[in-house]
Amino acid sequence: MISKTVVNKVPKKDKKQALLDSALALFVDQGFHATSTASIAKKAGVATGTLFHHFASKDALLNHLFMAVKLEFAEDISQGILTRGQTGKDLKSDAEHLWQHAIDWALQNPIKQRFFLQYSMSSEVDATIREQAMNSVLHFVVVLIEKGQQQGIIADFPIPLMLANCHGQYLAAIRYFTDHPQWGDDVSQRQASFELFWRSMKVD
Amino acid sequence: MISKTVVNKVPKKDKKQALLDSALALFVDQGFHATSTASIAKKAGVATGTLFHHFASKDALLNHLFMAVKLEFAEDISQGILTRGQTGKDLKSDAEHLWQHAIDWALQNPIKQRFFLQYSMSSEVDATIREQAMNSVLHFVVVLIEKGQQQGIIADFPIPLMLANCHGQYLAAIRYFTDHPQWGDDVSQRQASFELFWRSMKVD
Amino acid sequence: MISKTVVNKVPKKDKKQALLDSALALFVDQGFHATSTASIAKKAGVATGTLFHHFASKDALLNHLFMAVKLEFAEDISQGILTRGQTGKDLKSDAEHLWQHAIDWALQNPIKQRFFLQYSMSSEVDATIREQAMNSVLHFVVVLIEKGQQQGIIADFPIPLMLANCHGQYLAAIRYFTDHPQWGDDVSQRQASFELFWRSMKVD
Amino acid sequence: MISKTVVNKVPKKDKKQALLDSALALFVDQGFHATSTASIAKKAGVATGTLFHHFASKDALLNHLFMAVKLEFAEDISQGILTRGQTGKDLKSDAEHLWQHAIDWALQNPIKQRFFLQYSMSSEVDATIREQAMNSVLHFVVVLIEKGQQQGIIADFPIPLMLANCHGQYLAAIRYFTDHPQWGDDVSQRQASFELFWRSMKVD
DNA sequence: GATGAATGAGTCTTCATTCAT
DNA sequence: CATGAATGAAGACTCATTCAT
Repeated sequence: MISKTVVNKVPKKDKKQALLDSALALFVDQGFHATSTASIAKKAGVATGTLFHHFASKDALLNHLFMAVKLEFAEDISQGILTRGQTGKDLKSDAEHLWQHAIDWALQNPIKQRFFLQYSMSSEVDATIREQAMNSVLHFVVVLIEKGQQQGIIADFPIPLMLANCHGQYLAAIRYFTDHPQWGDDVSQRQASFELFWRSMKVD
Repeated sequence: MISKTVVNKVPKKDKKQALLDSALALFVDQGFHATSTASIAKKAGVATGTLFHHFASKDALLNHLFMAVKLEFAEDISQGILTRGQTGKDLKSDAEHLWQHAIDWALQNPIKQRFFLQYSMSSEVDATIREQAMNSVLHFVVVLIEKGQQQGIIADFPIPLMLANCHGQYLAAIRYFTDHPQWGDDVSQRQASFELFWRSMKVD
Repeated sequence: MISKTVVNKVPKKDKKQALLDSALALFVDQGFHATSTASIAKKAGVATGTLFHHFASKDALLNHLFMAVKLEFAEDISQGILTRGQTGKDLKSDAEHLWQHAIDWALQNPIKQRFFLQYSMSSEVDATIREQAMNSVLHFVVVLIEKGQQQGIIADFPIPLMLANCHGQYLAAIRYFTDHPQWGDDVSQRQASFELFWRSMKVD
Repeated sequence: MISKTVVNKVPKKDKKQALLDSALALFVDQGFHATSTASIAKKAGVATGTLFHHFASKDALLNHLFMAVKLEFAEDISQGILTRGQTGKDLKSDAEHLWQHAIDWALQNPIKQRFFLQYSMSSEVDATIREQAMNSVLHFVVVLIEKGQQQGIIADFPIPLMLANCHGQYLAAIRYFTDHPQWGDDVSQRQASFELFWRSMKVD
């Protein structure tokens, strides 16, 4: 009786998290529409109704998932920035750290990375959610660009345009490295990918 | 009775084209899965069964459409290249023409442009079709890059990486200009978008 | 091949009618909500999808059914009026014919009668449909009351009130006779039911 | 800790009554099947499980509610009879009092009145409960009719038939007055509704 | 008594596809 | 070639009810 409480105790939030995990895997694997709510529940080891107890709808689940993954990414990146020493001294080196860290994250979280690729521009995710998530993530880049422009290191193009361009180059890079996994560890290729990015931003 | 045949006669291929047109509009507007074959047929003014006379399945229709739009784009771009005078003299000016022409096409074909954005990376289109279409379009760019590298004008990074990067920047640009239509006619912004692209490619 | 056409020929509208028939029986037997669309289709011998090919929704099916039954009733009653000889001479006898005919119809169409009882006031049927149907049926009664009031035979109360009262008495009568089937053929009871009705309407 | 018990103490039966109140409002508003037990609990401010502590099932709740409302009505009517002076002297005046009082009750308790209209004949309420409730209420009427027949004032038709007829007329009247609220205070209409009823019952 | 997370059978409805005409 | 009624498997979502706390 005493131990029963201990033994059967299931960590709270476990089911909700299990649902999110299953959904992530299945959405990436089969796409949103091809994944049934029943299959998500089954993979998570819960009843179909449980999904709808935690999320109002299949769409709500996707939106929630999207936000969660984006935040996780943002947190990881911001940790990386903080743990470095006196940042701001050498902007290019800061930028490179950011870039490589972001790509590392993608390579180390291949499912989440594919999730980004598939849903970052998909209309299946709510436009507002997408924008919100995007801003939270791209904030680092805005800060970096503004600082660089003040220092005369980064070209003086409109920030929104540069931001869009950064995002596009980042998506292209992670797609490239996941399509060709063997090159993800190739220092020269990794270096090249950053160079392409940096050249477009820096002043001549 | 006699005239009826004449009057009602619909030019051949009209129905097939009507189906493609309707499908394009609806797929862009509502997404692939949210668009029923019935609604496509209705918008095209034909019976539901007719769609399956012309296309083996809904998927086949999407693939066909994808290929058709990509080819149309490729053709338009290649026309643009041919109609220019002695190309090859000034590589940067060639590249700029290509870039601006490609963006113009997107701005002048907004539905098709959105179609690109939504389906270029979607798993709903067959991977082989996608790749095939991609190559046909990007071929111009390969040619350009190779020539530039030989001339020592374009940086000597691996071509597949540069290609992926180009594609990413292009998608970012057309998304930017369609999200902010008022800037599509702004020469300085258009110029800036090319500059970003060109800097990343050229040697320092 | 020749006979095939004849043999396999299924009368058009058969499936739609079969669905209506099945729905009538099941709705009366189990109630609207307790009847699944699947069971209706099954009883009608068609696929589940077929129901939705003919009716936009389960609700639409109920509304359609309600209207159809009401019209059938109205038509039967109006036939009864027309086939009688010089009507209008003796108003009381006209009224009695109408009353007994209406009760006969209910006794001879027990399922449809129960359908009336259950759905005439149910909120499951669209309010507009209900009113529309009601008016078409009660029109005879309005005509009768107005004529009677002009002749000084029928009491001069507000017509809508009298109409509501008639309807209430009719529903009570058919419920009474179907709850006690053995009295439906009892002339004195049938006579009594009319007398109750007529006394309330006539002038003293 | 001590005061907590006192402060939070909710008067017993409060929750049960709250559930009945919420159920009444929702059943009338949305119908029985369209009302979820969860919504009843929510409106009552209790947990979903609590409903099932007080009522064995959703059906049991409806039956309980039906009986309670009917009894409340019966009690109110019987109070009205008792508080009048020497009843029985003038039967018609007694009947009119009964009739007007019953209609007043309906007008003053619109939700309960709608509840009657919707569930008095609905198969969702247990047939036995319905009959039981009906008898308890109509008992006054039986007494009245029998007395009237003995006195030769009321027509000598079978009592069950007259009862059913009374009920039908009553339902019609309250529906009429709630559909047209402005006439509920119109003395002549109220008088007319009684006259219709009384004429059908009295001897010529 | 009270709670509310969990259940899973059951519901309506959609839709790509077929085929007799 | 064209039609559109028919199909039936599959899907998202609901909800009365249970039970561990």
